[in-house]
Amino acid sequence: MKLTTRGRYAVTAMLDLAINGGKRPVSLADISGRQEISLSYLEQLFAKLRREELVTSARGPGGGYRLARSGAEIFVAEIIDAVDESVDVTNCQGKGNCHHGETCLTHHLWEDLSGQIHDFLSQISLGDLMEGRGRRGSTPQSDRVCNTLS
Amino acid sequence: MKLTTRGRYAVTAMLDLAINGGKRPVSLADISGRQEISLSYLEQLFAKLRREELVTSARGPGGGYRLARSGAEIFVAEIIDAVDESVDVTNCQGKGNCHHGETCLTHHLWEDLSGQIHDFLSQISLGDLMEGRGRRGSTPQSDRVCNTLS
DNA sequence: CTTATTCTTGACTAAAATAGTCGGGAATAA
DNA sequence: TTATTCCCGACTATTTTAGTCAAGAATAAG
Repeated sequence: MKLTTRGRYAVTAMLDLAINGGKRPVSLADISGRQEISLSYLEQLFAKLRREELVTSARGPGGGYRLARSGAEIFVAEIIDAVDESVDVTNCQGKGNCHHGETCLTHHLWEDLSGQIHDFLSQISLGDLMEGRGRRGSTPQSDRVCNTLS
Repeated sequence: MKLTTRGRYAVTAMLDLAINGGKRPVSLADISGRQEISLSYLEQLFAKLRREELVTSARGPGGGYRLARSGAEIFVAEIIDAVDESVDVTNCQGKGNCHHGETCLTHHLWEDLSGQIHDFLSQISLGDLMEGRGRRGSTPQSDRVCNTLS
């Protein structure tokens, strides 16, 4: 799991789509204007988002993109995964062939942490963000049951 | 909040320090050897970690670095913040002067999400990672009370 | 005191990733 | 028929990351 400006752009664009997308599809030109992201760059991002079936497209006048599912069913982790191809974080390529030293131990710990962040972002949907459930101070899915994440 | 390879290196190095640092300080040369991170790059990272008072240093033979506090009191978010200077994610520089369009709305939503990730990482300590509490499937601080983050 | 070790600092460089550009093309609604 | 919009690939500039180099200061050990 990585968290770069590219992922931020993708989440921002998808949020824009969730907010502004009603009956009619939303053109990239519109998103580009509102979010100040270059049109061609958006095209690259949406090519990936479409490949991962997070959006559907319609060509021609009045065309544009739509969310492939409802905002409640699209999770932040999916968006980031779609545009940020993941990296191999181990320096033994997961072969477990670093016999000496603690190399693999810490790498393993990092991988676990990384997985945990991923799981966390897998629970926050575009719908959650729009409804304020993505706000700091509340946890996704449940505000009352789990208040250990202040 | 950003999550880059630089942050991963820093967390990995700090984990190495937590694991291998007993009575004696640990030299960067040792960490470099075990984690396969270039010595000079580690020097840059540790300069920042020292500035943020996450580690203390000792020069001369037998010298090296120590955690400034116990592993239980050093949190992943602190480490990442120390080495990854944060970026301004708004395109209105937080001035709130983008009157037209939804620009600030989505940016605000992103900021909230970013803050939430930060809060999340502020609860995972080096100690947690070492004790397996950083493993996927468990949540920091509390494994039983809050099981909504599966 | 001398020396080897280790941190400290700053400037520099190479490589990779990111962000953006450009041009042509295909589908399609008006 | 035409303007709009997605689609695609190649290309480029910029920024960030990762690593190098060199000089210097502190200090433990001999």
